[in-house]
Amino acid sequence: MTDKTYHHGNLAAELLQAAERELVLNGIEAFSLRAVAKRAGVSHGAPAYHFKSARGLLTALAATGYERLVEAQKARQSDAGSAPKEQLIAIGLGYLDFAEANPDLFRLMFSSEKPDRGDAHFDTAAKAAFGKLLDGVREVLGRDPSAHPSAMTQVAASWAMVHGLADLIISGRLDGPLALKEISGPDREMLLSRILLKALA
Amino acid sequence: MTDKTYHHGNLAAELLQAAERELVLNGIEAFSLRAVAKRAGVSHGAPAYHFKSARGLLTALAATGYERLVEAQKARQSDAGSAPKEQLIAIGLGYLDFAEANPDLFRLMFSSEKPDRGDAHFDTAAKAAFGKLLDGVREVLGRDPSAHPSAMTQVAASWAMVHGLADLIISGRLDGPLALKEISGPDREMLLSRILLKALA
DNA sequence: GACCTATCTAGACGCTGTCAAGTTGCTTCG
DNA sequence: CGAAGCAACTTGACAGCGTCTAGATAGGTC
Repeated sequence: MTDKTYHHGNLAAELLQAAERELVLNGIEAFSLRAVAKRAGVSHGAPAYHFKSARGLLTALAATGYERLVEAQKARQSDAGSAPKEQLIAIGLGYLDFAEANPDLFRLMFSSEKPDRGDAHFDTAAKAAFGKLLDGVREVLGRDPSAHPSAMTQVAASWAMVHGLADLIISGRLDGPLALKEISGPDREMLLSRILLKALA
Repeated sequence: MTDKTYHHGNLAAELLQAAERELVLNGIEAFSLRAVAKRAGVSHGAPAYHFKSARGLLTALAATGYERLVEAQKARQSDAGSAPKEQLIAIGLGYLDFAEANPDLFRLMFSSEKPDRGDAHFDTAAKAAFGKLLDGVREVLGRDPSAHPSAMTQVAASWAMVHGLADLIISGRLDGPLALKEISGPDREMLLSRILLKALA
């Protein structure tokens, strides 16, 4: 790795890694492109060659975020039963897993204007993540939400519930009311599942 | 208004107003304290006297946001029927009203680390907004969520649903799936109410 | 009329992202 | 085998940012 040549080959990937580390350490609002460059051991101007701007770097980072979100969902699905409802809950729990494990990245993906949503890679990855939810609801309802407005309402409800839950959790706003920090394991999963299930009425 | 004297008396209030205008025009991520000062017609150092830092100004602004959020909820409540469920839905619709009318302020209040959540004014205002939701759920369930964990779960579910819906709407993420921009009036209210109601199952 | 204090100005500091120009080293071609 | 060309990076400059400090100004009070 990190060969010390002038052209070291995979700087783009290393910058993404450094950027995420910075995101975790300093949060999205104190994010600095120069700090990322320093962390990667290159000059402050280097990132611009691979990602045109700070916006470009963050867009690429967010795109990888969506891909990893889908992975988290898949992981939950393979641990869950095959019943459609169980699978949909698993998709939701994967969403929560990802948000809790990567709160700043999650914020970057969903609550920031910094990424360029028109970017092709970003769009593709984001659509794939949305597709996961779509699939889950389709299996539960037995029809394609894309073709049935009422089913699409169900998708919106599911998304809103899981997304709102994720957002409230990572901002710590449920710590008081739910004391979510103090329960873990099956109890916690059960509680979250029960809340998610409400959206499927 | 804007008397041209050296001490013009209510600069703090004017700065808050200017800050909100800047927030609306440039978004939260491009927010600049110096631009606020310029807009208010004072030097770039003036805001520091009234609000110690940019963080202080944004904290104060967010606090007023919570107060206005409660106002939006009250407005919906007085237009709604007196049945507990109708009242709770009204609280939710008020939440959505506020978010849609003030998307950047909403983001500042809920999805930003810039405001100091330890600030007394901020905390009081935020707690009051949360209290609105608490009241609504108590009336529906007939018992105090603060004393009953299962009722508090209901509060969390309601909050997650309305908050997630708000966040997805203002980020435009439901435009595709729900085509929310193309429906309005009673149709729209009905759709949103139906989704909110799911959280109360 | 002199002082006092609240309020605001003005300048400096180190940081930021972006841009233009220069440098480096690999590759390919004559 | 050497020169040309190009991709990958460095360097320095620029304007704008938030914050700090010192100074100016005005209103009110003795």
